[in-house]
Parts: sequence; structure tokens; C-alpha cells
Amino acid sequence: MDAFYASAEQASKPSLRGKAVVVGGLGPRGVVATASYEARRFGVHSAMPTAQARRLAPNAAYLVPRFGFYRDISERVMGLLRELSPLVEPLSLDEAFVDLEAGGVASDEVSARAVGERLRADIRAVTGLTGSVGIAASKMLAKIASEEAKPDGLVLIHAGTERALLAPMAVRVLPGVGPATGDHLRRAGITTVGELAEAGEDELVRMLGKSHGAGLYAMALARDDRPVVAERETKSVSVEDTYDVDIHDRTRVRLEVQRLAARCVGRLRASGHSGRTVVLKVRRYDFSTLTRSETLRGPTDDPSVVQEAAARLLESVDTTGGVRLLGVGVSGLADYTQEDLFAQAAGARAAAEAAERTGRADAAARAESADEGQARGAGPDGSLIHEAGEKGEQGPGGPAGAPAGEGVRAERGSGEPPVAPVERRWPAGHDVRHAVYGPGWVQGSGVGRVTVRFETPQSAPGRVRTFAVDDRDLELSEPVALVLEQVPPAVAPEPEPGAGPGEGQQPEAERGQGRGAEPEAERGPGAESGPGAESGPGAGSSVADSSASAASPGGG
DNA sequence: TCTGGGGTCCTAGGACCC
DNA sequence: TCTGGGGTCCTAGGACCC
Repeated sequence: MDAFYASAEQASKPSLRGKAVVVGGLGPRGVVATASYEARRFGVHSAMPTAQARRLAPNAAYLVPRFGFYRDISERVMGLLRELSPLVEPLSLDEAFVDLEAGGVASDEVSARAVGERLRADIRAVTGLTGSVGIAASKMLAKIASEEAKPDGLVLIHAGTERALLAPMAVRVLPGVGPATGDHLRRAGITTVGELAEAGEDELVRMLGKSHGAGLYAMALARDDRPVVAERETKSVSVEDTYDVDIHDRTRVRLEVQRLAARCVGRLRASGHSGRTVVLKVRRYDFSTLTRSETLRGPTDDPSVVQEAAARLLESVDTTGGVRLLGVGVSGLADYTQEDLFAQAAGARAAAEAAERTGRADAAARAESADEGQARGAGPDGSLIHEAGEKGEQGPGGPAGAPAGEGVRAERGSGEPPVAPVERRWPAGHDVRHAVYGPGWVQGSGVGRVTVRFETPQSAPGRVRTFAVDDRDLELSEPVALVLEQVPPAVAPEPEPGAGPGEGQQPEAERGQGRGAEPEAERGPGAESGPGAESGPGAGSSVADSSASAASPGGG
């Protein structure tokens, strides 16, 4: 999928189509997850600090990711892929390998290309979004082809042309060559894939180690026989938080580690696993990162056992100077279903043994309760497990869970400078519903007010209104589906003459109007602030102005 | 107002075992 | 009683990917 998160937001929010959109962390230490192609023209890209992005593209719309929404779209797309072949290997929400041979849908390059183009059309029809397809004889080459195809294209690498195609390319195109390996190779005078192949396997193994060296040499020769693997088992589960401000108070550090351990176990159990090794991760004020791990005698999914292990690990870490990130993970996973009494007993036994090892009577007591199968409910601070659920894990329960988690996060402030809770309560980009004005989304909030743009994926670009943050008529709501199956659009606020529901269902029609080289110059159809359109704080007279300032807290 | 969060894989040393 | 040669497990760190 092309610029997936940003494209999904643009499809969801008509006023953002054709505009610079940045999705990522909005706090002082946030980074960009995805920038729309319009935003990329300003130099904004993934993994860039959001603060830097704001300097480059101050008028872009800045939105928090809505993983539940993206997951729904992703599942539709993955479903289309599975119609092509049983062998589908997802790499992330927006990318997957498909083994066309195993699917029997293509017998040669002509039919393969036809399958790829039909897939792209289906993706567009089902999601309203564009995707790119790379077709080749191996995973590595298909991935390189898909990168070449972006955005909104298809590239097929003809059999027999692979090596000649790769030779002039930069080594960084190969999977497994990141910044460190890239530098390493450059210092050795190797900058292209052709030079990599010329260096020879022995030389590369000497430089990069056996596995990496041999692997890279094979890739340079376009040799890649890795199979497409549909089901891959999870090997670890982890949770981490970067804090807006470094934590200095040791007591607070301990508290956060307990919370993280509880959240981690919540996810572990939700995935039907238990685990043996507990890992604590600490990033200090100077960005130096260390991990400490402890392997238990047997797997556990008991929150208190993991919490105690994490607490022990923390005691071996010096946190003077401050801590910017804490994380807790569990690896050494075992399948651990609720019904598996044998495993349950084994886990409880292991927990008891682990507790004994440290000579802690209270731990042993809790392990005993686990033995009874009682410890499977909420953790010691059970509400936390549920409320602080992952931003990325909001299930069908809806987006309401995520803001609640954010609220918890914003409130943890004792002993540290307070964190502004504004964009936590009304996260930029989240869907809301107003009792009178209907569905819309949060453009921004601040100084006790929240600015909402009233539009839906199927409507024309909508208008902005501002409310008090505690307005009873306003509530967070489920995301609106991008492409409606049968149901007509819910509410089309202030429709244009002739822009009836039927037309509104065609995303392409609107996109065509909204495209332009300069987002600032764009005005969405029907978006002028006419009479009745309230001006929120910083709301301007055009879509671009108002969306930019209102979606950037403090920016207007 | 530099540098997220969730993962995977690899390496290397030490302990331990046969 | 101048110390081999596997193999596995554990721990810590690092590179890389999206």
C-alpha cells in the first residue's frame, strides 16, 4: 500500500485529500510513521522526529495513528491476496508476499502481470486506496520491484534480467543492508550491488560475518530461494514507552516498570501464550540502551510473576541521570491456552520455583494462587491491563479504548513536570460524533476547546466547528468505513449541489479535484467558510489553512 | 523540540554437560 | 592434574525491518 497510514487518513477525511499529511507521534519525542506524498515533497519522511517534520512542513496536518482503522483495511487487502494463493506472508499491515505459483493463478509473465493489475484494481475498489505490485522470481526481487513501482504502479522483473538490473543499484536496496552495513561497505569502497558481487563471498564473510556476508553475496547475485511462509509463530511480546520528559525519581521508575509488565502480560495472554524469559529494557537520558533478562524455570503468564522478575532486573540497573524509555518483554514463548491444564500446572510450578529461587515468600504465595488457576483474571492493578491496552491493539471494542489509554498515560505525572493532556483526550485525527452535527473528526484541541471537522469518507469536504472539551454532545466514535458495501452514506454535511450520495461513493471523483502540486493553494470543493461555519481557534478561510493550524496544537 | 514501538535474527562469551 | 571437542542454554548487545 502506498503511504498507507497517510493515504488511509486522506481517504477517510475528504478535506485532507491532496494535502500534506503526517501520521505519527505528536508528543515532544514523537517520530513520523508515514508522510503522504504531498508531505514528502517538503522532505518529511518516516522515522524523522515529528518536531523536525513540523519545521519542514508547518502547514501539514499532523495526526495520531489509528491502528484499529488501518487493521480493518489491511484485513480486506490480505483477503484479496488470499484469493490469489494460500501462501501469503504478511510483513506488516501494508505489505505481504504472495506465492503466485502455489496459487496456480499465473503461468507466465503475461498472466502474472494481468493478475497483478487485477489485484491493484480490486484493492482500489475494496479500500479506495492505491497499492503497488512487484512481480519477480524471488521475494527479494519482488520487494525491490514493488519499491520501484511506487506509487500506484506495477513492476515486473523479467526472468534472466535480474543481475544486470541489480548491478548498478545502491547496496541499500538489498534487504538486510541498513545504515551500519551500508557505511561498512562504503568504507571498503563498495557502493553498488555489482561491486558487492565482485567482492566475492570470502571477502564479505570476513567483513560482515558468516551469515550476513554469505547472505548478502547470494542476494547480490540475485540468488534468493527463501520460501513464502504463511504462518510464522510469534517469538516474543513486548511493550515500551518513551516518556515526554525523562524520569528521575526511582520510585516512579519502579511504578512504570510494574505497569509495563502488566500491559505486557495482558498482550501475552491475549495472544494465547506464556513465556519463560522476562526482558527489561532501559534507555537512559543519553540514549544509551541496555537490556537485562531473566529466564524462569518454566513459562508463565502470571502478571505478578513477570512484574517481580522485572522489578528484580531493574535493581541491577543504574538510572541516575534519568530514563527516557522503559520496556518489558517476554520471550521463550509457549502455547498456553486457557484449557491446557497441564501447561497451567507446569507454569504455576515454574512460578513457584522462580519465587523460591529469590527467597521471596510473598512471591511464592502468589504463585500458589496461580496454581489454583485464580490468577488468570485481572492483574494486581487489573484496570491498567485493560485500559492501557496498546494503541495498536484496539480491537472491535473501538477507538474509545485508545484515548482512554492515552488518558492514563497523560495522567501519570507525580513527581515529574505535568504533561499537557489536551491531545490525549481528543487525539488529532480520531473520529467523533456530535449529537447535532453528526460524524466528524478531531482537527485539534487546546485551551479547553476541541475543533472538529464534520465530514465522512463519502461526503464532500466538511466544515469546522469548535466546542468545549467537555461538551456533552460530543463523543469519540468508531471509524467510518472507507468504501460502503450497501449502506448509503450516513450524513453528508452541507452537500454540494449535485454531490448526492451516489456520487459521493466514488473516491476517485473527489480525488481528481483535490490534487495539486501545492497543498497550500488547494481549496477543497465546498470548503469555504461560509455563513454558519464557526471559526475555531486558528481556523482560517480555506481548508488548507484551517486544517493546518487546527491540527497543529499551538500552531495557529 | 533529535532520535517511536513492535518485532526478527545474529554474534559472542561463559556456564555447563558429556 | 598443561588444560579437547562438541553441543546447548543463557545473557547482552546490535543491526535491521516496517
